[in-house]
Amino acid sequence: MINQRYSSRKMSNMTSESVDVITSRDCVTSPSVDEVSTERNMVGNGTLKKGPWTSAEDAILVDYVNRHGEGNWNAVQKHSGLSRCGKSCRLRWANHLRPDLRKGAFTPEEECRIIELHAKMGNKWARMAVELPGRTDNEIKNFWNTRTKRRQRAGLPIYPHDICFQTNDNAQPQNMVTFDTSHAEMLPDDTFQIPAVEFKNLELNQEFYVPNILDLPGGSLFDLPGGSLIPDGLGSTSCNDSFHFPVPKRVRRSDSYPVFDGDPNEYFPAVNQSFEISSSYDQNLNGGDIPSSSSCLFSGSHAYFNGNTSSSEPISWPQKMELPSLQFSTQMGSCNAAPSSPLPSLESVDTLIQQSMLIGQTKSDSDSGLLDAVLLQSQNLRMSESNNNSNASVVPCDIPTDSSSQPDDWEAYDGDPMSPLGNSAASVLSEYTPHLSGSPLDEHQSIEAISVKHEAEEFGAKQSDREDEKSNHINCSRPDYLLDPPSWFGSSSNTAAYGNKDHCLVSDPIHALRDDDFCSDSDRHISGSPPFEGLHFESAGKWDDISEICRGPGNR
DNA sequence: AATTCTATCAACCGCAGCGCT
DNA sequence: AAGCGCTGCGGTTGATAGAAT
Repeated sequence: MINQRYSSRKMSNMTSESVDVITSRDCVTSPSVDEVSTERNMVGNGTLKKGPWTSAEDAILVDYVNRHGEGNWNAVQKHSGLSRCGKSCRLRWANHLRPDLRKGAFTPEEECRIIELHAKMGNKWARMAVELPGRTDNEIKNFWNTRTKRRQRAGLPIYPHDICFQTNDNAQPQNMVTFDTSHAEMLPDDTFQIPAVEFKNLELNQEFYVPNILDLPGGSLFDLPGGSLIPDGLGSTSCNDSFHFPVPKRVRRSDSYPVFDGDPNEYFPAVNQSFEISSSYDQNLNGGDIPSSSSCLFSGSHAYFNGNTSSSEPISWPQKMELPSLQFSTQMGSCNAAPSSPLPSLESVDTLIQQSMLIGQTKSDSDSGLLDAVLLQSQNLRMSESNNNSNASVVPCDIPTDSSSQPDDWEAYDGDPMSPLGNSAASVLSEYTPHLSGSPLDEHQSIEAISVKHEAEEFGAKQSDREDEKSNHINCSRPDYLLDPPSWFGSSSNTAAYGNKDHCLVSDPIHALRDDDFCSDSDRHISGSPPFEGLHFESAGKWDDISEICRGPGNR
């Protein structure tokens, strides 16, 4: 059915192009729609055309590329007579005229693959396109955005629970990225946990995404001192003492990652000086005991610290220390986000998350409303989680057993906002603005859409049971409070709610993501975990509403 | 039948990285 | 080292078709 829709759309495009051809200057004497459009789309001095391409233009471009090959796109305009800028030519060729393009709707396998890749890479469309031969980054991006919007409307999480977390016990997955403990002295505290995650059922063909070293997403790989971050799947687990950091924002195929050999304090002194990397990436590669250390297994061959979904910023520590311009009031009721959107940009939130994930912030640093938003999200999740924890199927990761951790340390960020496979949860956060009361699901015909509909129906049935949870929301107008570990964890006794002495639950947002929306119902609920029940805000999904919920009756 | 809503697609824009001079 | 141009990437927007009301 999606194929039908797609085909229909393609037909419309063809029709449009046909009209373009028919009404082109060569064919008609009177001004055509195309001509009018062309005139309107002339840029600046009138030499460059914008807007939809005509078949004639396509033919010119194809002919040019066939003669001269790809590249040197600016020369196309110069030599072929096309009134198109080089960028436009490149885009047209890459997205529509390339002979190796695979036309048609995404297959279920491809859809699953995209979900998997997104969980691993974030919004690295180009990287994802490499993994999906014949597909363009634009296609993938459009698919994902549509999917995201659809699920947002349905009040469902982005990722299926198939993307789940795994205990970092002895059964370390082959493609887990690990940190060794040989340089623990460089990271004195043990407060940063990153959940071990892996796909369990997403490998449609039993393939793990085991990228080569160049296949790591830019800005996402964070190699820690002394620890080899070369995925096991690459056959190297040696601790080479190299410090890979940061990776370039955009990695071209021929790029290699810079290697930093030396003291990380030299590399990002501001971080250590100002924020205290209170993270210990102590990693027992073999799953042994790690007293008072967090064990960090990174998923999917990648160690994502920012695993950015939308931020295109490279991990530049000094830059990341700065809060994004987008800010919320402490009430979260107002924000200075893009005026067109009631939500903060994902990038901005991502930036915050990256900062938050990477930096042990002091309370004084916590006044950002953005941070509040993220923390609130996690807090809400935790609250809801605690209400359901008796049945919660959790996949623990090692956490520090020392309950006397510094109050500002990374325990406060147990609510890891990262996506299942490292992708920042900012986009996830944006997902949870459900409009449960309205907007019937669209009859999008993809398996994905069907799944969404099914889930939404199930989800809707649960809503009435959750109204009382509203009162549990903390006062989000107090950023400091949000960062206060006791409140963040609820209380020390809440450890039981989230994990036992030796383990903690994976971060709630991530846990939340285990709610399945995967492409195949047969794959669903494999982990036995209950559907996520805490993440969705009961009221309409706007920030003001969230703020309202947060204030709650007892928190004003 | 008209209007509104939603999904989809195509294209543009700004930014950043890279190589060359 | 700096400037410049080219290229690629990711975010965003506008147009359109189909579905829903």
